[in-house]
Amino acid sequence: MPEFPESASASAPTSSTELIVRSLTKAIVDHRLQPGAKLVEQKLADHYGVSRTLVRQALLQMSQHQLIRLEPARGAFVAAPSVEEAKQVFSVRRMIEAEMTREFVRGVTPAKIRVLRDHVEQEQRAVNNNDATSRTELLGDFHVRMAELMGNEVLAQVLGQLIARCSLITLMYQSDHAAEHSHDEHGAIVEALAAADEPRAVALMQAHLLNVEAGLMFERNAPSHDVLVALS
Amino acid sequence: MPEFPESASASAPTSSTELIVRSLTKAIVDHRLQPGAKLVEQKLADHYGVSRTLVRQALLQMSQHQLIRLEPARGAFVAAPSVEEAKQVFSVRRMIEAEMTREFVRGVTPAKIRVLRDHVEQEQRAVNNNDATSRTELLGDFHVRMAELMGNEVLAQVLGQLIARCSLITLMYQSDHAAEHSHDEHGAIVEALAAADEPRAVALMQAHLLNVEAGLMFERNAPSHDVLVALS
DNA sequence: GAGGTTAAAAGTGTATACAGTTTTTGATTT
DNA sequence: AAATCAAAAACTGTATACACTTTTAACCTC
Repeated sequence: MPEFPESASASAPTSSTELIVRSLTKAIVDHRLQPGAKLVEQKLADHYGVSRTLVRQALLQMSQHQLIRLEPARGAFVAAPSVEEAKQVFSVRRMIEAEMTREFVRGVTPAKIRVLRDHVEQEQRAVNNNDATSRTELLGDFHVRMAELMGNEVLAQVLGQLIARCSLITLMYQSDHAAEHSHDEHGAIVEALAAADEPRAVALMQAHLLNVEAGLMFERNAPSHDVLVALS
Repeated sequence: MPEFPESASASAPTSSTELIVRSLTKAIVDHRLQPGAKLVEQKLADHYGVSRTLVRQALLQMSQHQLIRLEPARGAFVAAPSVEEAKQVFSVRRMIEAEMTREFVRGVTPAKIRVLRDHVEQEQRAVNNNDATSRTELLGDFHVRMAELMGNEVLAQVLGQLIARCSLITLMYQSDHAAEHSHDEHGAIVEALAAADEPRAVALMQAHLLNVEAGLMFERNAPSHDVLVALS
């Protein structure tokens, strides 16, 4: 029997394909599946107790999110973003999030600040517990949360996709130390937002994203173990 | 026999599914397929001379691009973006393109300006010929072209997706007059870029996007004719 | 033993089959 | 004639079948 260990921060996990996408995405972001690992359709199908049809749908979707690479007639592989690609993703994030921060300040309310403070507290717990998995997830979600609070679903969606790519990049390249640093910076950003200090908030956000990017050690570590173990 | 009337500004149209996606996307963006029209899998399969499998793959992809809506057990329908969604898409575009313009100025070269001037000239021709289809396509491509010239593929890809959604919105809501206006503004932006006048370029770009959004007449016109005729 | 050749095995790509759902149609009732 | 209901048709969702490609393994040659 398949298990679906999703925490599902977002909407209803309705369709079967959707569940597979989430399960695999989580496995990749938690780096239980190493970049470069091959995903064999039949094995996944057996594991989830469905036919290859649904697995293929899931893989197709994930390839569009750039979480896996689909090589014609050769199969699906967990994506291994290049350093160049990583830099481009961060560059786009900086563009979006600088402006996003500006607009956030314009529409800031105490309720929104409360949500962000809560979130940063959650991060704190994950950092204390040394829980790398939910830490990475929460660090990414902070930015999506901001987008959601602005009431712009399209923004949240676009940013969410970029951040999923970043998760993969981060987990490939980021040190533990850098993660803690990220959390501190989130706190500082929230305080600037609370003070409605636009220039400061924007500057902190830009610095934060540059720091995250700079904190990545651009070298790879290779091992690639059995796919089925990683999903169990 | 299927026809594939793509101009394919982008990369190689390799796979069969890809061809279907492009053909359908073009049909939607050219509004030969009205928003809300139902897309029946078997009919499309017959038209393209393939099985439903490939059509389903294509539809799945397009639903991720928000060009069609997939209703469970009911089928695929050409998307009909709401006014609210349209505004959000434009809001995100403004965020991205304001910063993009700033960075473009920083890395501007005569060669890049030449490419943009050429592009604007092409637009001119489409406007003169009253060719609504390629006009809309070119007006969108201007922005993607800028992203490409910056050498950031991720940016070009993200923006390209947003603009595809805008095309649908534009074609639903935009008047002919507004399109001409757009073209003029592109010209002005290029000149500001050529002069490396950052504040002016950014201001023009922001004004341009606001104008496009403001120029949309937010009311619908309904007719929905036969799907197969639209693709032939 | 290294390199190359070929047959088997494993895997992907596409078509087809079939079950379940929605839509349409036509008869029946009021 | 409008509303209601049932059966038929049309359509989607998932599984399976099969052709073709890639990978693996065994065998032969030098």
